[in-house]
Amino acid sequence: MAKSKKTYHHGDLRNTLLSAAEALLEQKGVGAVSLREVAKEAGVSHTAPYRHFVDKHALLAGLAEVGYGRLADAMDRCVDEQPDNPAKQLATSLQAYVALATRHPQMTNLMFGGVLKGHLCEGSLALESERAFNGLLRIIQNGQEAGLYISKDTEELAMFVWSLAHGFSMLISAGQMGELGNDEKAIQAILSNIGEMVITGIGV
Amino acid sequence: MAKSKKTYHHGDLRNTLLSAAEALLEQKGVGAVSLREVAKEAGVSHTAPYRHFVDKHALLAGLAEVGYGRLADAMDRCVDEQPDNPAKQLATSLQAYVALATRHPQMTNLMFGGVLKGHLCEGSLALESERAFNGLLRIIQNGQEAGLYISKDTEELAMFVWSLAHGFSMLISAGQMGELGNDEKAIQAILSNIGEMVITGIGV
DNA sequence: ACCTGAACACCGTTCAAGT
DNA sequence: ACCTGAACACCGTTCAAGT
Repeated sequence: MAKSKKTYHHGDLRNTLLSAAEALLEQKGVGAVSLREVAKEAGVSHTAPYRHFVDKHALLAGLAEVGYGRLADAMDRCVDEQPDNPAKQLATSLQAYVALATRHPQMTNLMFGGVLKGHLCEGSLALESERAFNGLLRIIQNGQEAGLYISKDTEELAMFVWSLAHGFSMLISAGQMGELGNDEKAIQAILSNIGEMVITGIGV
Repeated sequence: MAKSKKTYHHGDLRNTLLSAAEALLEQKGVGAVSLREVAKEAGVSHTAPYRHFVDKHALLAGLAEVGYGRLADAMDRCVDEQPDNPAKQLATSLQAYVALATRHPQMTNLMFGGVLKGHLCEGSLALESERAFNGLLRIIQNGQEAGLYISKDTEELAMFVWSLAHGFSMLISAGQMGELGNDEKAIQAILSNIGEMVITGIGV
């Protein structure tokens, strides 16, 4: 019953493929993730992946699922580390969201770039994606219960905050902000101001 | 000097290619836009496009440029139609941004999905992209001059609003909001609430 | 100048065949 | 059950050649 590493049957091919795919993704972007290259990297024939993923999109969806899992975990950590400070939970969750996006632009692009479209609302990918949103939802809820935020529909507040974090992250990771994209210090500064504006608004 | 339509030299091939590419984009997404298919649709050999675009990315960049132009025009229109009402300018620009994104999700995906990355900060694409941002910047500035918004750095306010509009649009057009993506009425309602929160914030 | 056709190295996917 | 190799229809890109 020992896990032999060199049997004809690979045994852990699925995870090996996902790791190889992530390496390719990080280094060269979604466009460079080809089933054939991933298989080669995993030391296996180019048709072997079809035993674990119905097609290329399924591989990418599996990869995105890992990314969503990390995002969800990051959200949960913001709650766990400051269980009695909802304001801090919100601030750190914004930072965490943007940090993941700027540090892993290729993964972010895969998760939100529209490559998956159809696969987003089905299966385990949808579950992880929802878990990430629920993390943020809980943070908003905590703040509302502490009397920090207006008592409008919690989901709408969450969508407001999520849109903001998401838009900012995407614009940076897509290179839309120009030179700013590489200056992590500047990003932190702007993000902190944005964090204020979320609470106070831009009205006078 | 009359524009003969059936010469050996096509004459307006560049625009014909762009139109064909946009049709393909709208119908089947970025993934389906292949140089060969576009050429076939334009009734020309599969290497002819190389006379007008150095490679496939250049074609996509040209297409995105059209999209950014429309976004910029939409922003300008918001100012022109309500020259003395900055609050209305902001509200309508948000609506325009989201409307373009929900009605042309494939084009939006091309513009912001990260396919272009490197090409974003170079040439005429950068110009059109900047023109769109400047439109929003002017709207914020108008509001500040009318004493409607806090007098912080205008660019930071614009980035705040842009991130919000962008994030909301992207989440919807990427199918991240679940069933909500197809319900234009519901989107309008949420957007109007978001428009309020931009001004007042979510703080109590 | 502008367009073509053959050629090359890559894809994703299918399928009969091997262990 | 799991993996392979040949085969097919597609790519993007290059290049000598045609008008």
